[in-house]
Amino acid sequence: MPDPSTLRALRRHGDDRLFLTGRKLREGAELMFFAYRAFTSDPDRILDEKGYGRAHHRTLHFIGRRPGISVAGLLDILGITKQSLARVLKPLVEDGLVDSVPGQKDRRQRLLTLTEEGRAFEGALSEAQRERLSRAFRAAGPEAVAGFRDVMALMIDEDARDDILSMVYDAPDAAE
Amino acid sequence: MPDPSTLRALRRHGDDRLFLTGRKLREGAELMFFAYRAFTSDPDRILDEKGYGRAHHRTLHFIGRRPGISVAGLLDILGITKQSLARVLKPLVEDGLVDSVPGQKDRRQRLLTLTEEGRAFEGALSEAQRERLSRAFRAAGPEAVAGFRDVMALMIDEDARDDILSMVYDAPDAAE
DNA sequence: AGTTTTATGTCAACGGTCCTGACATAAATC
DNA sequence: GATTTATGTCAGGACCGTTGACATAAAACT
Repeated sequence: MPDPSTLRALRRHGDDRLFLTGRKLREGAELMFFAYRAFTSDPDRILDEKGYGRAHHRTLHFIGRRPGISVAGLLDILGITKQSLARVLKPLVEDGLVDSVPGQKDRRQRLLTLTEEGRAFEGALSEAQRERLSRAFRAAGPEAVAGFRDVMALMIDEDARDDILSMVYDAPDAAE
Repeated sequence: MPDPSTLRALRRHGDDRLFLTGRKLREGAELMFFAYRAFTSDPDRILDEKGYGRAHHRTLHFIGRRPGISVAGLLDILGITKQSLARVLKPLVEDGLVDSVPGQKDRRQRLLTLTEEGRAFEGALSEAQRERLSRAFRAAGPEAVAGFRDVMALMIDEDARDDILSMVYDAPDAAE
């Protein structure tokens, strides 16, 4: 533990150990804002051309991640109402990007998968985002990425964290 | 450099050195989504009660950060059209949260500052967010926070990065 | 002095994304 | 047979962004 005079010196020089000041927190909040805006800007452009929005991207993404997911499962992940999802999902099915088939065990369910075309479009959307993330990760280095991952995970509500993280990390991982 | 068999072992065990795989990038993208959703959830609740939205929060935040900022300056930071800003800014001025005074040098400009009430409200909004950030930072530790900061900064478009970062880091910092 | 540019405000119309409330259907379950 | 569950859909509304067009006042230019 640094003694008081060391602390004062650190404060003057902005040492890493002082990372919980109001100032650092404000900087963190602003970085969240600007980074997220940049992060969503690439796919937004592609989506615009096709007349879709961010919600379509998220829907395609999580169906791609969990092929055969039910509508209820998707609602859980997205955290929206079924009416909101319907307006997004219906065009995707009609446009042939998503397949919706009744479940075999429970025929009330509609199990969702991407069509070939859906996979291709989702791939194009994610491509831009992965590009950006990849550039940032490469430039920052592995340790920074580990830190990024930790902070992001800890930002999630503690109640929901385990569920979300197990979903994020324990994936079918078909693309590798 | 690890030899091929070590690489295989690392892949199996998810070592830090492999941080640019498609899988890690997908995980990063999903963390961005879930963390940002959590990040905005707290102020959203407070704003709802007052009949405001996220846009009002951002507006109050950046006026608070740059007292005396012009409308054009604010538009630059927010990246929206003046019509969009007007719909947000007008109620804030009418409700007495923001002061709008003509510039002395250039009387066409409207220079914006938070009123006492505006500062209080903005403080309450940021409080929840700072709380969340603070918890995450404390639990993650200083090195993780440094990594988080690096990755977030590198996510921003290279053209805009310097401008944005100088705005984020070089602040009046009145609150300390 | 007169023209042009700049900073701002405002009206109208529209699109995307979310919401709540209400109702309908089919299938599973009790 | 009654109830619960999974899903779909209609109606209406809120917020937040857009574009286009026009207006005003002040600054800057020729």
